[in-house]
Amino acid sequence: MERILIGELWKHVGETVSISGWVDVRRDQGKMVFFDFRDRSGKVQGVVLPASAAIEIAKEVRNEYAVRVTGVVNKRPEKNVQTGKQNGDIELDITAIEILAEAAPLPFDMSMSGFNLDLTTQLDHRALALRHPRVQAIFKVQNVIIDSFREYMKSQDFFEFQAPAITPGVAEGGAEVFEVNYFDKKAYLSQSPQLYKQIVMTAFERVFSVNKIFRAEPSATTRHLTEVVSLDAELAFIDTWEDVRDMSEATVRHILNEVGKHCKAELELLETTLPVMIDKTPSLSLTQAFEKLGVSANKDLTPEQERRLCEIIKEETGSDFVYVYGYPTRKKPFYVYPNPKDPEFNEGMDLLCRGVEWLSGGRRINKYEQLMSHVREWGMDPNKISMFLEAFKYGVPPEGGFALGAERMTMQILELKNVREASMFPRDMNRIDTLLSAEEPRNE
RNA sequence: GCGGUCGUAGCUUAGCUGGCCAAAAGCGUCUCCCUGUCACGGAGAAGAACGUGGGUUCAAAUCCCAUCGACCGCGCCA
Repeated sequence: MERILIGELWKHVGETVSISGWVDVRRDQGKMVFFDFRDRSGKVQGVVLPASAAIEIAKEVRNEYAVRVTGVVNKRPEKNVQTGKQNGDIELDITAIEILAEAAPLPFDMSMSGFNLDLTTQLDHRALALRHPRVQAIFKVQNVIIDSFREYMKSQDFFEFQAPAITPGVAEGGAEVFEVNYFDKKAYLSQSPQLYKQIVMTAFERVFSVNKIFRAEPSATTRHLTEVVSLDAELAFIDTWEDVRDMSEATVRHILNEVGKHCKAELELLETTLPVMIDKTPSLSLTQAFEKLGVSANKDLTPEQERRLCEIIKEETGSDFVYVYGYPTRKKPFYVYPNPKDPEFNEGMDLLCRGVEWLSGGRRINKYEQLMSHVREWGMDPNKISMFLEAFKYGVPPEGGFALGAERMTMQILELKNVREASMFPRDMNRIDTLLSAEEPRNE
């Protein structure tokens, strides 16, 4: 008999059907046994009555067994209807259960309310934890975030490209990188597609990429990973840095709208609401930000100040978001565009929300000569980034771009306490899945 | 990396101003009972050298030191 998805069962009331899935919960009443079955489309209750041919096997089946179940889809009697629950008005009157695979006793409670684990326990048993609706909800939202970023970029005529993960050097300096053995040379895992995306932009005008980046920062915080998905964009023919900001704002707005549209159930399950993005997100220069905070100016906001600034902006404007722009030129990478009126400060920007940086970007230097002088001032060797520099020799218009961290955005949208929750297989200073360290078989 | 907190059954935790702890509870597991449950319910059982090593003491889960690990904060961070 053809498999029917649990989510489609309501269309088959009165029919004998076959479903396949996992045993979500077993409730043994003695003479009769109730089950909740789960597949990718949802859950449904099944009942094995005393007279059913399946009663013997029903006694053996345990939670998380993979099973194929045959039965009649029945309307539930009025008094047994569970309102507000998927398939709460129907149940499967089971005639046969086939065990497809048994499950060992579970290492932790998988029930909705009992799922209260140390993150460490959850990550050590990632395969099982991924079956839990709360965990699945996180990654469904992350899917929508990444999809909608891509969608919006394409709708704005951005061209997607693949940035390399193995890079020959550390053009930007600053962040720590992972070194890899590259035949007889040293190479590094990419900490950013930045230089590549600017190169590609010089040819395609508007480009974006969705790719992994790697950082060897010894950062043990709730918001740092060593391997993250970076959502990157770069666009040419801008007039001012505000054009970059507006594009990034529209992108984030689209992502939030899509999450709101497609993830209602997930947001409800995770007991969170989307941050508010008002018609025009407030922008403050770093100097103004320090004034608003009533503290003396510094090179950057501390995490505490970021949180406070977000609170103040929320109170004043209702916006959960705030742009901060105009950082000290020398504290940022060489390619960031200095404000022509005040070259001590640049036209780089960060978007903060709920106390954490979501996005950073800004206008870049597009004139070759200016880039060259920055490269020298920053103490870099022009020969080592000549491929990048050459791209700016041949008529590159004013341009800029931005980048978002997918995990951090997922964490912040869902108000998760730790970014590791927003990464399926998080990498941090200590965790690298040593439980999966056997040599992998070769793919053909 | 620095600072703080923590490490007790498969999971989540209580105990931690030393003796009443050869360690307790809830969930899970196993056995038995239960015809309408939906986190089913009821009765019982098994399950822990209290992270590891050393020390203090008549006596250590409890105090001290070291070590490993975790969590949080800071720093660092396109």
